[in-house]
Amino acid sequence: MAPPSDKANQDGCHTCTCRDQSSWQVLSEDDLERVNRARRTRRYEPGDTVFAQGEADRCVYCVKSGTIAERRLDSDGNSVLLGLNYASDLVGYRSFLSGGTHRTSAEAVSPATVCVIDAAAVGEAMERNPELTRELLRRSMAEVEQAQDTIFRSATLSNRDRLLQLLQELLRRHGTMAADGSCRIELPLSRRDLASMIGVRHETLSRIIGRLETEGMAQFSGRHVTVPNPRALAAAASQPSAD
Amino acid sequence: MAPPSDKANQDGCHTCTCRDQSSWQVLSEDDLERVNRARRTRRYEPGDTVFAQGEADRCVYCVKSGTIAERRLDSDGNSVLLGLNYASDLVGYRSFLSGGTHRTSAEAVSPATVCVIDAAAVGEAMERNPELTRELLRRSMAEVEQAQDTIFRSATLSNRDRLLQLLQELLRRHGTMAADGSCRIELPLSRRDLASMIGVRHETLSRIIGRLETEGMAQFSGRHVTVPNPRALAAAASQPSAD
DNA sequence: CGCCAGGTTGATTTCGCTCAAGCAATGTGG
DNA sequence: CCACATTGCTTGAGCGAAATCAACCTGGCG
Repeated sequence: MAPPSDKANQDGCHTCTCRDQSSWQVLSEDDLERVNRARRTRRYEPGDTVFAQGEADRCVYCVKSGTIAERRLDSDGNSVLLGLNYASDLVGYRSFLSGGTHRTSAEAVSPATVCVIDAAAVGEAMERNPELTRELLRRSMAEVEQAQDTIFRSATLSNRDRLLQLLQELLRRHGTMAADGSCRIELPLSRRDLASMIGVRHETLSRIIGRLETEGMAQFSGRHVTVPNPRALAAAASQPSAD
Repeated sequence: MAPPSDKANQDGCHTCTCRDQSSWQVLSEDDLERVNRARRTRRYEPGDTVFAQGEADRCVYCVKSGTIAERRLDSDGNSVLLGLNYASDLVGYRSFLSGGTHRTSAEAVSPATVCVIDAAAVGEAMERNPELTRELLRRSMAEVEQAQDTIFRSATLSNRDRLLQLLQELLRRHGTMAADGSCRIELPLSRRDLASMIGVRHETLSRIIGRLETEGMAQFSGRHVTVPNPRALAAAASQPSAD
């Protein structure tokens, strides 16, 4: 399983493991090669910063593997984790296109490989191939929808239900199904970050977790979580703003 | 002041009052004319629906004047006002580009004129002029940033401070400065919608308003608000997530 | 071994939600 | 034109939930 991935690491975009899901799939071989040459692959360990809020770099970050968190800070020391990015996601492209500084910081929350791409090359690829711009637009709109979902949920759901929603999402991305139908996750996040994602203090999160455990919804042990009945969790968590 | 505007109303995009701010400014005369022909101008009264959540129309809506609110509903009857759109803003373009249904509904909250543009024509304009796609991308990214701001504030600020932030924003868009330095607004929104924007029950909003009145921060009378000292409000509201 | 960061737990207070009543403005039918 | 319902808003009382402050674990790590 490892060998082909390692080879892909060497060969760049053309043989990238996430070529078919990445934004670059819309490019011609020729344009892909130009992007490929403007690219360098970097390895990040958990906690490493990919870029920092307030910085103004001229790069776009394409996640090849691992999990990258986007965080916003303020001058009072508040920190909110706005979302997670996975393989084939593009990070930090906003500041490049708007010309400003990064309004969030990005950091690895698992071992990750990320391709750092020179923004100028991406700009040229967009000029050369308008479909790439459309692709970025699609991604950006998807981000709007996701953010609006979050806003809607934070206005309508209880803290407990928001945690269930978040758990379900983490389950989807990080969970592994066991033979007996239960599900296990290794959370990529600290309690504090989890708490910030649902907008509560970390003490409150502890108590909500305690409640879920006595309810039998999930068992927490450090960052390891087991959900005995994922269906029940999904049912309890689902208010997807239908109608 | 009125005559030129009325004339503009007749003449379409070329002489539109918001031509220089709209997304169409990037188009050539020729392309602008194509969009213009695919356009019809509609008048909305407060409460009128521009498009409804769940609908799948093939149109893009360009606000010429007035205020258009974007709302999300769920099956439990919850309603959240996600944001307001003003002259030169584009609404409803997400579903056209993603091909799906509207995930929000849009309604006028003031008398408004909106141009309803055939999506196919916009699609063609994008093919013909890639700069238009970039422009939509810029707008979409701005929406992401705004949504992330909202998420961050709802996770870090008190309900009172979120109301102050909202008031300040409404002041900016709808306020008129008086000679003595005070500021008056005619709110375009009901209490319920205001409450949903900051994520509290409407009863709670009433009480927060009461507190602000006793503090002398603002005086509320129905939808009419006067802020004696806008500077003080701005100072109290400002935690713009710097650094 | 002691320190420290991250996490849990407890006690207390504050705050927001719920349910319920009251009120003003608006609209409707007799 | 008035009785009456309706809608949107305010106010109150009680309760439950979350924030706050603080103590105390626990597992690394120097």
